[in-house]
Amino acid sequence: MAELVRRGLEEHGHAARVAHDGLTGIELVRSAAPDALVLDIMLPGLDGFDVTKRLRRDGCITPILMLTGRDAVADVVKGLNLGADDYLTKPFSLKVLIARLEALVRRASAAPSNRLQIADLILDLQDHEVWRGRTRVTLSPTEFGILALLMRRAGHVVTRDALIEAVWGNSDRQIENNTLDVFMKLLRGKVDASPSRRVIQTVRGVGYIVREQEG
Amino acid sequence: MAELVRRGLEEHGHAARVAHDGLTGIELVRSAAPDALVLDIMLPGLDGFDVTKRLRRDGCITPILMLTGRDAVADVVKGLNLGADDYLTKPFSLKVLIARLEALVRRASAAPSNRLQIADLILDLQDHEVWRGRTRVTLSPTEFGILALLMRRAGHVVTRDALIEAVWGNSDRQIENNTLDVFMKLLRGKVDASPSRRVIQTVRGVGYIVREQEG
DNA sequence: GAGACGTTTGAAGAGTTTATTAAGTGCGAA
DNA sequence: TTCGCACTTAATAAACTCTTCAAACGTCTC
Repeated sequence: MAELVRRGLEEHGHAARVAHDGLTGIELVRSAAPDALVLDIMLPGLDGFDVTKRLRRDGCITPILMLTGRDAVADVVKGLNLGADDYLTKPFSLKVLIARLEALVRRASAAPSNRLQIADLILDLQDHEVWRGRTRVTLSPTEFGILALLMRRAGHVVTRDALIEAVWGNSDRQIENNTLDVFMKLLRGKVDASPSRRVIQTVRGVGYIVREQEG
Repeated sequence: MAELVRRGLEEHGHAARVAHDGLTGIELVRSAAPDALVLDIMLPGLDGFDVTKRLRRDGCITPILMLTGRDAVADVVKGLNLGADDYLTKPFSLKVLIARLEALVRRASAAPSNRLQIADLILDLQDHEVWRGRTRVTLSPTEFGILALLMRRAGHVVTRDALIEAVWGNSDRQIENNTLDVFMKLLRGKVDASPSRRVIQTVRGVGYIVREQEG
């Protein structure tokens, strides 16, 4: 079945890769960064729901088209709720599958959004939207600016001066004292609330850094 | 370039007409009533943005595919915000262009009267009609224009500037201050009256966004 | 352990942006 | 002309954001 789909896609000029269980699938998505994902619900190990859940939780936004058994309305609803984008019930025509996939990709690319992602923290520069996992976080303009800068330089320390310069630079405001500190606190409260998977770290005497927590 | 596209389309069995500047383009759209429109941003006289703006403001709902220079993310967003339906960055393959165009046309004709829907809010671009659930909502032209733009970009923030530019044209009048705010209030009063399932949301410091309420 | 230094914290007031209300303008239909 | 509608403007209210202060906390050095 997977083979069939793969061949069909390639005949239509799309590159396709196949994984035969959930975990390998997730790894493949991460390594190959495909434009879209066809996901059967019935899989050994992690099933299609689990895969969707994990990918979405980790901030993956690749469009997902689910394949479900016939008449499995409940499955469809569950899948879509977990973050899948479309579904097809078996048996399906290859033509329809491809059309749907192309529509998904088109839809995704027609909405260009400039995203930064660290761990499960996602920042959308276009829409000024921030997600931590699957929950949306509301930031004020300044908070957003700070986080955007930190995430742009993810993995590197951003000095306090650089932050202040970037966020308050153009305005002729006078000497900022601990205003930045206060904003860092606000930011952390909203973005890094849970003690686990903390992403914003202090580098004493220098500045701040955003990075995935190490084990 | 235009010649190339025209020839490509005709080889694929589509009729195509070419205009070499904005004004002629608008007239051609009006007289020829095409199924879709390929619009380069760089044009003498009125540019692609202006053309999109005018057509949309005059109620034209012909699908528009924009051609932008590469890396012009800002342009793409602006174009989509003004009412374009899809875009392609140069250079592009003719095959892709045609596929996208056909998809646009298919989508447009699939919805017999061109309508946008978010939750139970339905906006009919053709008939200038708006429904909230089973009750019809009457909007003034300006209110309709604002809502149409917001719904076309559902799920994405539309900046105040984009709204003002799209609705009131490119600043032939100075200083639109809180007029937009007033219209947002009117719109909300008519469209988002019930506190539940509110659809128009404020993004402070940026603009407004239409989206389904999340749990 | 005491002190210095830099960071974190909580709270409060000033400052901005957005929402709301109300009044005024201009146009077209009755 | 008079009315009603669509739009604009102005002024005020409400909501939210930013800044500041002051004190607590940690960490490092002596």
